[in-house]
Amino acid sequence: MRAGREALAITFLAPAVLAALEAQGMAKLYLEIENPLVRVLARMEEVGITIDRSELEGLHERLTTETRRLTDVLREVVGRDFNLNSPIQLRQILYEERGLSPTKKTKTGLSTDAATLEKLRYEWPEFIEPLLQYREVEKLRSTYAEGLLAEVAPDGRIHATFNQTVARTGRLSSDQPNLHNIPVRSDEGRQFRKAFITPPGHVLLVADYNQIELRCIAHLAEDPGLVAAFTAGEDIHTATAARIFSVPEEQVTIGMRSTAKMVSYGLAYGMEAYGLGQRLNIPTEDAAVILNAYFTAFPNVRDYMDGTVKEARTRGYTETLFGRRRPIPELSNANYRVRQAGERQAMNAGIQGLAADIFKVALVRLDQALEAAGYASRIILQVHDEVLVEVPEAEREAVGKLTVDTMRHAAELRVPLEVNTAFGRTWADAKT
DNA sequence: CGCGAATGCAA
DNA sequence: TATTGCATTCGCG
Repeated sequence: MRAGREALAITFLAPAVLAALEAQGMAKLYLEIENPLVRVLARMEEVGITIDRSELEGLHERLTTETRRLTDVLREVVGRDFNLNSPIQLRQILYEERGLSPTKKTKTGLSTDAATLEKLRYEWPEFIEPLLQYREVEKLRSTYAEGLLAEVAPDGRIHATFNQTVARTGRLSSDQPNLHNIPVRSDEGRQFRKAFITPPGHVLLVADYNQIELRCIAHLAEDPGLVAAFTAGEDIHTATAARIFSVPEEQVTIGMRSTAKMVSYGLAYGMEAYGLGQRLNIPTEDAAVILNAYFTAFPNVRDYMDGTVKEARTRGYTETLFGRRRPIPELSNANYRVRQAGERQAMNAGIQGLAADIFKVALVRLDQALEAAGYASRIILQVHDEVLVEVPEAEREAVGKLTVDTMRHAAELRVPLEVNTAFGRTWADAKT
């Protein structure tokens, strides 16, 4: 057991503490979820995950060569030496010397982030395009190639720390290293998942909840349209797009589906028309039309959001279905912006928090079920809605079924919980 | 060396 | 003016 774990542990609560929690209706949360989870996390940390060091070293070498090449290209274009990693120096080159006009500001000046550069791309492509490439490659090189190599223990495995009391919504967090943000979206980044492997005779089981946060919204809002779509097992983004744009599902285009997806996810974060417009790169007015269409199609969702904020304002905190409370003092702050941020936090807490609670129940029960059945399979990682299990070949089929079954029934909502699984020798191979 | 800011990776 | 995290880098004090 890692140092600090026992201090952090909330197991063995003093009777007085338990009585206080009971009075607040929170004893169940601690006794059935948080206390047993302490042991699950300790075991995950102890077991760790096997790393193919040479795979990481190969990536490091390739990325180092590429950053050097791009550095040369960029210095050649500008005609002098400068620090590519300094936003201040980049700002000077792009906006003072070249005279470009960015669409976004930071707290201290003009922004040079990727979204901003993307919009300026064709005004100075010979500089901005290699710069965007440099940013991507340098991120992978420094954070993932160098960062992960530095964390490989003498046993050839990475033993991250999983924090139970950091995220304010009830999620777990991971550090040293953070295994919750290993790249997957870009082809280059995804290569890092090839370095996460299993010992001989074992296979990696990856099981993830399908759309769990949206299912939580459907349940909490009791929205007939959303509940019906999930119950029917439809592709939720296509179904949503059909309702937003008032077309039959067969006529939903890729773009419409993509917009619907953006709206659905933005909802859980309290996004407004301005934010949607920014992300879709369309006028705020057009984004407002889309948002209104969404709330017309799924009216209970808006009611749920409004009700959640109102309740949180009265009580000073939000509470998940399982009794997890999050104080939100920002709701009574004198500053309008701070209050608005508090409202978004209130809207998000019940949704992200419920999903986190369900996942924690699944982790505890899966760990107990594996132990009770005498399996050698071990939970080695969780990533918010996904669990990785290291499975001896002989247990493959049985543990796959047990995992799906446990996750599906961790909670009974108004909509079914669906779980996807995949097996592989590496994390990259186990694509669900 | 510590810290805030900027940036970017994930769910 | 979209939530929750963590790591890296720069640049200041």
